[in-house]
Amino acid sequence: MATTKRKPLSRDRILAAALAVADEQGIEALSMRKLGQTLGFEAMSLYNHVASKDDLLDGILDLVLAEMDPPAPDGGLPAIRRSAVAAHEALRRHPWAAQLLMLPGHVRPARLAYMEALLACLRGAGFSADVTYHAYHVVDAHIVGFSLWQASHSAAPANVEDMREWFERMIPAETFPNLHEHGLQHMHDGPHRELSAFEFALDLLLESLAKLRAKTR
Amino acid sequence: MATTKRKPLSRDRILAAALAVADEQGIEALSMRKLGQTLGFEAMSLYNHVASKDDLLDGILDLVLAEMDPPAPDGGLPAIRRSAVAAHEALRRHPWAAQLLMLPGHVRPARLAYMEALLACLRGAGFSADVTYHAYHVVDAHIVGFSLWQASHSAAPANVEDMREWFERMIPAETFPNLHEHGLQHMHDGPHRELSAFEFALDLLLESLAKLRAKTR
DNA sequence: GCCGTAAGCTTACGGCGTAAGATCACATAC
DNA sequence: GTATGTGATCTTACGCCGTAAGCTTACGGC
Repeated sequence: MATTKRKPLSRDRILAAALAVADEQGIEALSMRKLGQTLGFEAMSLYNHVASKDDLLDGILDLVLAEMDPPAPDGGLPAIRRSAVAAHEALRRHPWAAQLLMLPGHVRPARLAYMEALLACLRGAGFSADVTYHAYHVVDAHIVGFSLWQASHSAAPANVEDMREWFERMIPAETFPNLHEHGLQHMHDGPHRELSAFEFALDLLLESLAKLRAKTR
Repeated sequence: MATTKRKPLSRDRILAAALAVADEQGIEALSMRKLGQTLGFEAMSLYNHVASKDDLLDGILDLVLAEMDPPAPDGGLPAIRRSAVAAHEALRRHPWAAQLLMLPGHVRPARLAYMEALLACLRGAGFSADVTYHAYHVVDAHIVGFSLWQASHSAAPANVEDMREWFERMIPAETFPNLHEHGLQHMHDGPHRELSAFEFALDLLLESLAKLRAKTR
């Protein structure tokens, strides 16, 4: 008989496959049984390399966190802006990751390191301990919160024509004039405006923060 | 035999019970079987009053949406601020609701009405169609996104002493000086500062938006 | 050859949402 | 009274899920 030797399992292979499934089919479609199947093994065999499903989720979350660059401590607000945009883009590439990040009990070392770097950068930028406390919430909430919000709004259009039909039926111009217009704006120039919404709001926040810092100096 | 007549089921009774379970034990603890049990009926009996679990989730989401007041069209930025704070407080009272709101396929009429009112209010406040497009994203993303972010951070401290122990072990002052300090700030004056974080960031955004409007006039 | 160990597989348990059909309570018609 | 119809409720079952427990297999060192 043909010795069709499968490449053996390993934590890295499992995590890579899990990340692919999550990216392509969504995090809710990621089950141990299905993951085993895509790898050509039984579900229970995965447990030789992964402690539990939570451990697996931690693993793929770490892969996403590795795509983010914490701000340099002495980079000031520009460094914060750069790193916020990078973090947001990582969370856009893997829309399920923000959800995972907000699950309790999944605080990863890389996440802690990011928080620490952001705080250090704020202090280095000249904010007092007191203002840093608030400014940190502002920036972190914007990065993660906006990504969470956005993930829900990019919910699988499936079919452009279906979406259009749904839109005209659910949001007629007569009853929702402004919302109808807003929807048209979204369709007319595609996702490139949506893309910059994160940075648009981020700049509003950073601008106000910079002003706040100037005042307390 | 004692005729211990149960009060019969009804959609309202089911929704009220479901909302209570979600508030007290979290949305993930809400199952049809458990819900039936708390009401004294079999799980399948609920389906006489509720089309599906999704329908039930829509129902309790509607209850939360009913706690929000859309901004008056002619109220300007102050009305937007008031309504944003009210919406955020509703989402804080029911932390699972923001998650539900972001699930695809759960767009509720009340949600559409809120979006429409927010857009109308922005136009009424003097923003151009173009700026309104972005400003809307800014405000809506802050309301929902911040609530989502916050819901994850208030994750069941369970035991204050355990939390403290976890904190000191995971975030020692030596390796995470700034994050350690930040954690202490959280503990020292409790949740009342956290409470205003939403409004702090909201005011930064609205301030910048007002400036933006002034410029384009 | 023997044996320990790790990797993989099988079976099973208790949970989930819910389809299908049986049963029961009760209002109305005769 | 009895018969009939109609809804509410319950029972059973199916196919998912995560994973505990135990079994089989492959292989390296003696």
